[in-house]
Amino acid sequence: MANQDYPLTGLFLKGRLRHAMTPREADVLERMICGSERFSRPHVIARRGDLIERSTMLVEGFVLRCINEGSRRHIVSLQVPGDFVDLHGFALKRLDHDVVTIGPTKVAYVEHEALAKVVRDLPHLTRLLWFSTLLDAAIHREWIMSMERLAADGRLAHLLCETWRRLELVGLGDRHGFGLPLTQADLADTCGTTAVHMNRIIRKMRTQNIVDIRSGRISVPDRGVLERTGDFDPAYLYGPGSLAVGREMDQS
Amino acid sequence: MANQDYPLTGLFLKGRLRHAMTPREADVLERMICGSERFSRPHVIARRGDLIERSTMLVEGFVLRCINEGSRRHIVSLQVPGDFVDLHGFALKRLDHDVVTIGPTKVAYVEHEALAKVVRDLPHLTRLLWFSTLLDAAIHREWIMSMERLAADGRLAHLLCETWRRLELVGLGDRHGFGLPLTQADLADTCGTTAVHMNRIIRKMRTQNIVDIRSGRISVPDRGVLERTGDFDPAYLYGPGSLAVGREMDQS
DNA sequence: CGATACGTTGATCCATTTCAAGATTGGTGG
DNA sequence: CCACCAATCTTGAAATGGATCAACGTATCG
Repeated sequence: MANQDYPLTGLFLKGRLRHAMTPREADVLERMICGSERFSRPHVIARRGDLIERSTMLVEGFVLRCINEGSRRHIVSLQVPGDFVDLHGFALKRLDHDVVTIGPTKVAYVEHEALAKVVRDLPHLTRLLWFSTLLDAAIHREWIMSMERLAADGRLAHLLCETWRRLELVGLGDRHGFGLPLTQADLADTCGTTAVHMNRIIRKMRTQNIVDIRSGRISVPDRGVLERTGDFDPAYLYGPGSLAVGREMDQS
Repeated sequence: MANQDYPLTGLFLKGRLRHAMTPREADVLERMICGSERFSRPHVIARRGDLIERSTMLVEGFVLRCINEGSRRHIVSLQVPGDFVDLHGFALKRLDHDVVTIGPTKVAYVEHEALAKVVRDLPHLTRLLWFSTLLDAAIHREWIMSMERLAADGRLAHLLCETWRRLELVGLGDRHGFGLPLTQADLADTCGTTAVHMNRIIRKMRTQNIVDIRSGRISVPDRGVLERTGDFDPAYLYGPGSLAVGREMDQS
């Protein structure tokens, strides 16, 4: 999985522009890590409004970005291993949302001071870091699209297709599905529906043989069917062969 | 409005981190412009999948970012003057959406080559540019939230509150409303509903004295009522007094 | 004057919310 | 090991929001 030489940052941009990263840049990135931590229970990495001074690389497991409004929680992003989950906090300084681990996770930290040095001295690596934050923005846009045009079953299918593909891009693929430690209520908060309705949708899709979701495991009998249900086109993930291009970024 | 010294880029980051920009950086930015153009009809600035080599600063008017799916169009972003509307194209190289002007507009162009020089030589300005792309991402997240939790009338109210506030941040405010050259169908594509339903919502809100929308003009009798309808909290816009902080970015 | 885009309206159907309650599961301490 | 608790999942019925189809009014512009 993660390269032996880069046990903590080896998945960063894997499947995207990692090939454009020089060994020296990869070394710099790995050495920037100032510590790592494991969590088995949900843990709040950063809270909305906090002034943050380090960013977090997700090494294993999943992280949610969410905004709590009174009694309701809204999930605006799901991060997978290799994601620099709050790198945007480096430029924003305060986050507009919470960052929370879910399921067993491992994270690594980078001081903003170290990132400032990169921006000062390593323009090409800076552009790669910038790219990774824009990838998140592209995913945000696709979620907006998904909400605008799809009903609840399509949104769920789209979310699952996206997550599966993102896991594959960093080498965590699985032929028949993947693990995802989200409850039905979590999925509802991600798809903008209620837990009750999500439950019915999940059951309907189970009987229709589109996808089977139970105890943190997503099983997909026929990927094409799931992708059609979610009207899924992975171009926006900037993986190989899509919008992310071969060599434009290689020299800087 | 736009500073005399910076007729094309004077609104960039105004109300946000423009105070953190040195006069020299402002000069560099203004001189990076390699041309400007006016449009009175809708004009496609960039198309999804195009390999782009320059980015566009919006000087006057409005720009939509949208994705067309078969016969349906989905608007994922609305840009106001001062926005560097496709700066993310500098790092992404290809866009996942179209960029289209709406109403009478004026835009200015910057070659990516010039941006690459900035990344190489001007780390502080680089961070400001990066920040501006992350501001867009924060707005994306708020749109996701809006779709997840609000019905059509709330979404419309939220969109109008946001746009109004963004215009004010760059000094284009107006006490009783603002101009916005979007048709009811455009608003529907932005709020993820149909033109028919948007029409009914608009009428309902008109009779309820929440907002009056006609011929490209948004009139708001009581701003508090509109903001409550859209459950609007402007913190995510990183304007003065919200998440965007005083001095953190001033030195770099 | 006719073309074309935009706004308005009604009727019907389906998706989704809401409220309320019960079943299942996993984990904890006695 | 069992009893219990809390979280999660499941189900039903009633009310609502929004989509859809179809039609008509109304600018505006060459």
